[in-house]
Amino acid sequence: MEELNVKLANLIFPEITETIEDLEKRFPKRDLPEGAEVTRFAPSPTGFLHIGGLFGSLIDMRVANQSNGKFILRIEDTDKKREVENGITLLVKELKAFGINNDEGVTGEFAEIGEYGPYKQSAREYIYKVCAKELIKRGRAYPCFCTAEELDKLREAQERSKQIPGYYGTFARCRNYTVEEAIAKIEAGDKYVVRFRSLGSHMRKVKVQDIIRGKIEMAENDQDIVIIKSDGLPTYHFAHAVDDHFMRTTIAVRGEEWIPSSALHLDLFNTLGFEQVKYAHTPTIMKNDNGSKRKLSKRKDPESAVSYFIEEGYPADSVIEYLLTIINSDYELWRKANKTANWREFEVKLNKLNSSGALFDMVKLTDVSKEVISRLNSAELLELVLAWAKVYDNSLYELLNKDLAYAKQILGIERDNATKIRKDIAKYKDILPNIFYMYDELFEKDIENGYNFNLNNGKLTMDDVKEVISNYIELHKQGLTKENWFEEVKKMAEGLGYQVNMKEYKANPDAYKGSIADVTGIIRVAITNRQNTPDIFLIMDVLGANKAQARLEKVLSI
RNA sequence: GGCCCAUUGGUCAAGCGGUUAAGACGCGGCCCUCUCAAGGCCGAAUCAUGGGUUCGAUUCCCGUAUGGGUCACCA
Repeated sequence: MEELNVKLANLIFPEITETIEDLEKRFPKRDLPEGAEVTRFAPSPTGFLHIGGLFGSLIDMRVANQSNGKFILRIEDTDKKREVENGITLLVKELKAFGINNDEGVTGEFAEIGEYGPYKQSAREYIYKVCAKELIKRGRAYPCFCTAEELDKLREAQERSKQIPGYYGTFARCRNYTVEEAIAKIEAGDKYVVRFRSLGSHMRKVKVQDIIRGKIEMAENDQDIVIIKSDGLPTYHFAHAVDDHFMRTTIAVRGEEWIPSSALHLDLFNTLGFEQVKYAHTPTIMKNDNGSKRKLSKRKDPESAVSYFIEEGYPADSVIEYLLTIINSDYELWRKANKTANWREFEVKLNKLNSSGALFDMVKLTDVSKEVISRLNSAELLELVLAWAKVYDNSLYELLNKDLAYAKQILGIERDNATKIRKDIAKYKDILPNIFYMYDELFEKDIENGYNFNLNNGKLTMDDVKEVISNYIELHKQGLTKENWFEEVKKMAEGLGYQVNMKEYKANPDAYKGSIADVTGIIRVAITNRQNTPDIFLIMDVLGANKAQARLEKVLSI
């Protein structure tokens, strides 16, 4: 180590006394079982969780959990310009809402757990500086005094002359200052950043091993990138190498947009003497925009923020399970074979990930969500709906709260103890339009604009409707049961000239006044003002015989 | 523009040198059925393209096209 380099390092980082060696001792290799993976999700605290972030963190968590490893949440807050107030709180809350729980790292705005912290990069300034200082001592980093304007000019000139843009080789003006010159400039008060001194050449190739994609070959890094910015904080690249080494990460799962810079990261790891982390570059979730694929954007696509799904009322598990179908397509097969299992029991296989970007498919999400909700019993569903409505639909919240036992009964129709469970609800927002008629005040409001009786294309008249209703009222008064209800209604219908066998009716519709479907349809509309509902007997049963009768009689009075 | 990644039905995709090219969503039809939802059955629909390598390519190699990404004191 040249004495002058040491002098320069001490001038730049006088407060730093530790060495990389000291850090190695402070953050020792983890004592984990064979095959255990340490992963990390490392978002910026922009106060918003992107669907891609949820996708990545889900993979992180599963890979760590499955292998009895550790899943870390690290906050990359080195860009003070982008920071948002309460960003971390929001992020942690959203992850939690989706069941993404980290074993280690940040757990709140000012809280964290684990031995490898701090886990907020802004609090790790000291650690980066230890590493940067050592690089300077070794002559592998140097202060750069170029201004933003000078760098802009350089890049423009390079582009004009069709050369590779960037700060490298002969373009790297400041790398050629002697140490004395650099020291003199610093002492004179010149502003500077710290740059890495690369010894690479883009004429040589280097191979990056990727768990999802295999070997990726690219040009070796030769860029003298900035490692410590003028504000003293590290750039992403430097922080990545330092953090993932000292947090003892084993697999860095990150978006494919990082592939081009991984040659640089290799260079950094090698120069710092760190063992290279394994990479898994995940595909980007895309959206079909008028026939062309593009990345989900924060500005244009509300669904790019996971909060959208929460607001819309999709169960968190629906979004997770949908994402799982993209992560490993055999998830659907597994789900079919394990109907009641929790998604956490599914093993995510990194090497089974598809490497091309998937289009986010709302329709598919809807289907997955219907399945997820169909697995819930009325108590579970009610609890989830209430939690959602409390925040996003206060009138629904109050409505359900008027009588929770009743609400539970309503949600239990064709759900609890049912042989065939309804699959018509994909999100909590779908619930109210499906149950409003169970509440008198909403039903009354709905019939203000008239009943929706289906008169079978004019075959029936309102007199026929009333005839059916008045006859049915007599039946209703007898207090029918689930078992004999339909039989009795059929008998009644037959007596009124309706065909109770649908096949025969369809074969010869003109021979009859109408069909049994017309009769039950009339009852259905009288009770719910909807032509399509779940089992009408169950609805009346939950509604109560008296209320049902009142609604039937109401039709007679119009 | 340089570099990198990708390309199997409308969508998600299995496949990993020889298959009638799985499965799911969606779509259409039929069945079941008091409506709807569900369920059951059936169906239409795919290997971007041109060269190689090979007895044989969806699969391996090269080119082309298309899409995406990346080239900051942002991550």
